[in-house]
Amino acid sequence: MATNTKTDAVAPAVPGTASNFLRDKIVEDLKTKKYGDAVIQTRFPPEPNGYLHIGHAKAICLDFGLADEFAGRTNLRFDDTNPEKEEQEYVDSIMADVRWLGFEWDGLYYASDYFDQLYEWAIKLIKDGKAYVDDLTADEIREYRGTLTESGRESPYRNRTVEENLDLFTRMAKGEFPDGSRVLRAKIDMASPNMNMRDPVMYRILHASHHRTGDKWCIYPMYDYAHGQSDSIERVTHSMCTLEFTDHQPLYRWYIEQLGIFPSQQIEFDRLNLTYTLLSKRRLLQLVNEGHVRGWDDPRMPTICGIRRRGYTPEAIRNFVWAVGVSRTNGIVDLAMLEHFVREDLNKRAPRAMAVLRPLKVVIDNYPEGQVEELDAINNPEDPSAGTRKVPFSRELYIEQDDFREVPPPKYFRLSPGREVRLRYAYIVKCTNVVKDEKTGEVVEVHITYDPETRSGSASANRKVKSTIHWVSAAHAVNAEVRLYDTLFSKEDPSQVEAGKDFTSNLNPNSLEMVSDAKLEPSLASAVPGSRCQFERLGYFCVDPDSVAGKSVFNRTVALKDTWAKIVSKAGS
RNA sequence: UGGGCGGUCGACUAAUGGUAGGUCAAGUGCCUUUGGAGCACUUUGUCCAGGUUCGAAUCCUGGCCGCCCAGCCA
Repeated sequence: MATNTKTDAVAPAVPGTASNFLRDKIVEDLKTKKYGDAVIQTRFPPEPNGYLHIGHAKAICLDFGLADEFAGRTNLRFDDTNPEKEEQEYVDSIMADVRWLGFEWDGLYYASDYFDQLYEWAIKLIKDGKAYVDDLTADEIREYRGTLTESGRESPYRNRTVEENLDLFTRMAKGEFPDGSRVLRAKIDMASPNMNMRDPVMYRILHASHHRTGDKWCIYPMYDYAHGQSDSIERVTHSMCTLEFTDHQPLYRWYIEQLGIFPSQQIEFDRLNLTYTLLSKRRLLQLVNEGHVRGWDDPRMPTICGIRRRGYTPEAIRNFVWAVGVSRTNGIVDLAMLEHFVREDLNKRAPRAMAVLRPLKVVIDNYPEGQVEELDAINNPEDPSAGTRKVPFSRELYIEQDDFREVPPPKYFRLSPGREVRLRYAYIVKCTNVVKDEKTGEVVEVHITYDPETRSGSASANRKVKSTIHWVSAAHAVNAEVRLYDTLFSKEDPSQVEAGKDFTSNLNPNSLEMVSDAKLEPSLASAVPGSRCQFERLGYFCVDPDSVAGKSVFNRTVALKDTWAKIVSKAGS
């Protein structure tokens, strides 16, 4: 099948043209030559302690997309200042995900590349009397910090001499002191209403091996002490981050000003939130660890790898991000918006095929036994260049159980006794009678007759019928497993929980439905993992890597819009 | 309740003192050999109260509501 799908091609990012405040800011800075003739420089700064998710995709599109738009540059910089949580595995997956999304970085850096420079700058701040070694314990520091409404108190170690601070700090770096025994703090203002300015910790002692610097260091810089300077070293002009860092901006600037280095500027934007979705590393990790999902790349996960396995395309994600836009308000985007953009993309390029998820046997009583016709089917009505294929048709078929009702409800146009429908790409057929299970009364076989004059494409095929249904020839059908997904959570905002419960109580028990014996048209037999197609009338599907020779596994990426389902739910309500 | 940041259709987002527009969702109709796709049309909005102004979503004042901050996490 989908070997002709233009999958995962690295297409250029096409940012939306709608105005947004980040673009406006860049335009203004360019106009006023805030950075002279320097090009726009951005960076995407993930911490390598987890997998990227759709929220990061927004940041990636903004960081790379906006720089691209202004012929600027974007670095990928791993914010690896905490050796206890960071691993190479995450570094590799992050690089793969960024590339899959369609972006390529100009420079690849690590905050740890700057540990030497950061250390020298710490020495300078000490010499300038702007940093000191504090012997208070973590608990004491917290106590001295004060609260949101009361100012803090100065540490008794705050006024050590430069010489003593220098001695202590260099010995901290040499490993003379145990973890947690001392920290280096910036000397700013313990009475600041901004907690971040109450003598923030710059360095802590951590006798831990770092994924890149090994055992060279036993002191590690804090995020605030590392981030702005890293930006500055890379001459980042627009350092975009999410809203929760707004309060850190004064500190970001303070370090840069005290050091007199390149004045990178931080600009905050709102995080992406999605209905029925949780986007926090901690909770995602919990879902994986507690086995609520099968792993980081479970197709129900909002991780980039999960979404990829689900069958989403990078183009769909990028289009979604630009459509959602960016601002400084905390909102929650309707999942339907994301689904719209996958459908839009896949509709244009996913080849069509016929597949029956819940088979119901159909016998065409007046069709010659043993006869097989190879019918022409269109691969993609939206794309004539996708061509056609042959689909075998014979006396015994499978149709979808849903496509037959012994007693049709109002507005039901599919097959039922005495009614006519068209079999897609084949004939108009009429239901003559049904065979039921003696015990259960369930319809197990449907008998129909066909009108040989109505073969698709023939001159006399124009008779109108109320509906067209899909089918698969029983003798030629390929068996497959199909996994149908619903939202992972059943609450629009999964973080809203009853007292005493946690977010896992909002898990949707029906988020995964396994269909083990779906019947596919034979052209689907050789589908390779990752390839996508539309099962006509059902939705977009992609081949899962769990597939083995002879038994394909398909994931439903997203269902087609379903007008009938709407009619049913309206009638029911 | 100290500080910071916000509040525009159901959702997201434009309008930068001068016609409140777009996308998604919802609805109606057209079309259709996918109840898909497409097309057309429609409904719904400036948090509240004052003020400035010829004119306010936009500026001012005062409220109300929401989010973030007290890691040696990022």
